[in-house]
Amino acid sequence: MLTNRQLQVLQVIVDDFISSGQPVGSRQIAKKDNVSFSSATIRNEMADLEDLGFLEKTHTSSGRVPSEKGYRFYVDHLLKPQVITNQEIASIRSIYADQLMETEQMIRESANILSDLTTYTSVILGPDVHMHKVKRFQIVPLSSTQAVAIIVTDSGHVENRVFTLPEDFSMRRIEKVVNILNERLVGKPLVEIPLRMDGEIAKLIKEHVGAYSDFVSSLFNRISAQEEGRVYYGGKTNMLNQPEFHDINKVRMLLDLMDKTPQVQTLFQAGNQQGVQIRIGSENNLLAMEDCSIITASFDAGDNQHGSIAIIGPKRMDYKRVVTLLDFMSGDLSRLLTNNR
Amino acid sequence: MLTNRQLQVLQVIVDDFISSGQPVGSRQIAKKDNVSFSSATIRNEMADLEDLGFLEKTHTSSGRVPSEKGYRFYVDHLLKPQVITNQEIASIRSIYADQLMETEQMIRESANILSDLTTYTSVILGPDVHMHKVKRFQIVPLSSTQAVAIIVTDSGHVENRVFTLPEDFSMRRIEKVVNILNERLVGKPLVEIPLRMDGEIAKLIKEHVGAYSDFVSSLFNRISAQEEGRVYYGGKTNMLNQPEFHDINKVRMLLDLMDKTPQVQTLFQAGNQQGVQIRIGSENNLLAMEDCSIITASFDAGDNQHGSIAIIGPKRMDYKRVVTLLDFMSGDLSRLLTNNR
DNA sequence: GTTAGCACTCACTAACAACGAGTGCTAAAA
DNA sequence: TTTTAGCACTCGTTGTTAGTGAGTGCTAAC
Repeated sequence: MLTNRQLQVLQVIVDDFISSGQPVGSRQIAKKDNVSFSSATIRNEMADLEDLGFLEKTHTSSGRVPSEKGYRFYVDHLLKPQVITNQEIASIRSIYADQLMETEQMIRESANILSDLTTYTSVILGPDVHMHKVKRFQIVPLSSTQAVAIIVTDSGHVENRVFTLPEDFSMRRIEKVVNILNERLVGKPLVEIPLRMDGEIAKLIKEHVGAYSDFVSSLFNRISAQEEGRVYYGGKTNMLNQPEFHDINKVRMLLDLMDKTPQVQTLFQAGNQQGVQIRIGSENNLLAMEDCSIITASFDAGDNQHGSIAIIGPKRMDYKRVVTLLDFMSGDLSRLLTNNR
Repeated sequence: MLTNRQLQVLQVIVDDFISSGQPVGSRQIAKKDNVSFSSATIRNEMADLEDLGFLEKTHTSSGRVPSEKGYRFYVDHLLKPQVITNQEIASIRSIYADQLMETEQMIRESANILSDLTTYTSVILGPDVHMHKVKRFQIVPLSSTQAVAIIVTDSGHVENRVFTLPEDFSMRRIEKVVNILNERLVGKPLVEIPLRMDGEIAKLIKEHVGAYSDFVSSLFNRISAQEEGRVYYGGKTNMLNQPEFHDINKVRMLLDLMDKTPQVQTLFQAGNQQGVQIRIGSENNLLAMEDCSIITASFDAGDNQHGSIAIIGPKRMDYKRVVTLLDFMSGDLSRLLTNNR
């Protein structure tokens, strides 16, 4: 167990390093008002903290830098949430001023505000479309060979795919299929569609319009498979301000990562849990994120659906501030999205 | 007018600089097989070319670098198109192998291939949706207060917006509006919708369902205004490989630019014209593009619609190669998209 | 008109010293 | 026993200097 003094020293070092980005030395700490021991004492404590794995040195005679374990301890035990300022509240709430704004646009705007407020990169994972329920299904023929299939969900989300019609598909048959599908699928969540298509509905379609069930079901698989939760970014290039990202290769990996939706989604795994989650450096199990931390919070979008909101920043990001902001904002978003329904 | 020898010297310098990225000196040129004069002669020619504004020096005793004017002259008069290799043709054509691929996915894939082939960043501007014609219009109610409006175009593109219903809008009235709109709008290009909405249709709706025309027309404005041609990128981070982009600020400006669709579209202004267009550095009139060149070509997507395909690279990009590839690829795309209709 | 020769420029590199922020350790003070 | 002052040592950073080499412009000879 750490002594009180060790806790204090660790806290001061992490805080100091977060705000300065420079390794912090014993003299610097000793000069602080709330520290009453000499630099030599602190040097001893620092050596102990280093032995315990909480601190690191960049070279033999430099100041200390928190290790990942150090950050982890800091966020788990030493993090005192910051108070949010009125000004910050104002700029967050300004998003919701325009009542007519669509949900999607509002989420986009939230991402921007969040990245402006933090100077880091923000990510918002829209509510998982899989749980949305089918409101209407429709096929619109474009020509004698092509048509577009459309699914409208209860959330107002519209999915569509262009497909090539089988040669002998007549208008009447299309209508019949559409009717069957609407009868059977309206009210069901998107995720269940492929399942249902393979069972009862395949039979029904076979009975009424012939053996085209294969074709229809493959169409549906394509529709529901592709649609993952949408990802929105704010301040994608903010990380270029951080001195730790002057390395072009790191920047490149990170930027490339952001265009790969599935990989980004794995970063949110633990985001399902309640409250704010913090993942530090290698805890993300992703090479590109080795020097980054991600802080996530989930919000409620009604109907048992939830999205996630996150900040990606350097490991030495301002955890206090970001945690507070995310907590506040996810609460606001939840309230807004559940009331709207 | 430039002498033959000056032309040759300029050509060699530009070619050399493009491939090496280093300022090129008189001795280097003299050593080339196809150059038969001494370095001193070349020095004199270079001094003249510099006076004429085609070359620049980075400092008093360094080799020469092409100026923007030099590049311009090079692409206008000295550019001999390269032959395209079978291997390149093969990788381009591999995109079209999968007949079932949707147009959008194919365009996305084209952008990727193009950036891989060139190691620069590729941009594809999808066909302008404004010219697509309305195929079907529809309103799907979601709840007592909200509904989603859907427009399907003849190309299979689907536009949709969620909107809040006026309080006294009944299902019957909605159907009536939908009918009127379908009667009057099917077959008309999207771009004409706002115009028509203000004229005849406003009257019709007023006659049949009361004074809701304002509401409907504002809805339509929102639909057709927002939808610009879609922009697809390939190799967004490729530019980080170029030594001229080790400057974080340039990278940042460029990456930020890429997320601003309207600004990117201005880069394609001249792309309407036939054939391949080259814009060098400040010719783009855009700070972020000061050190970049963009080469564009347009392709035909049938029905008098066209898209653009472009490569963004450093000013010293391999113009020969890129011009050839773009020319070839735009032709291929045109053939493919016009046949498909 | 062309070219050899030469003095000059200037970025780049290596070597070196001086500096300073930091450490670990020891011994004295509390 | 704990804390602290003192000191030797480490190592990154900065500045200086000199040497190198790729390049130029100019002049005079070919």
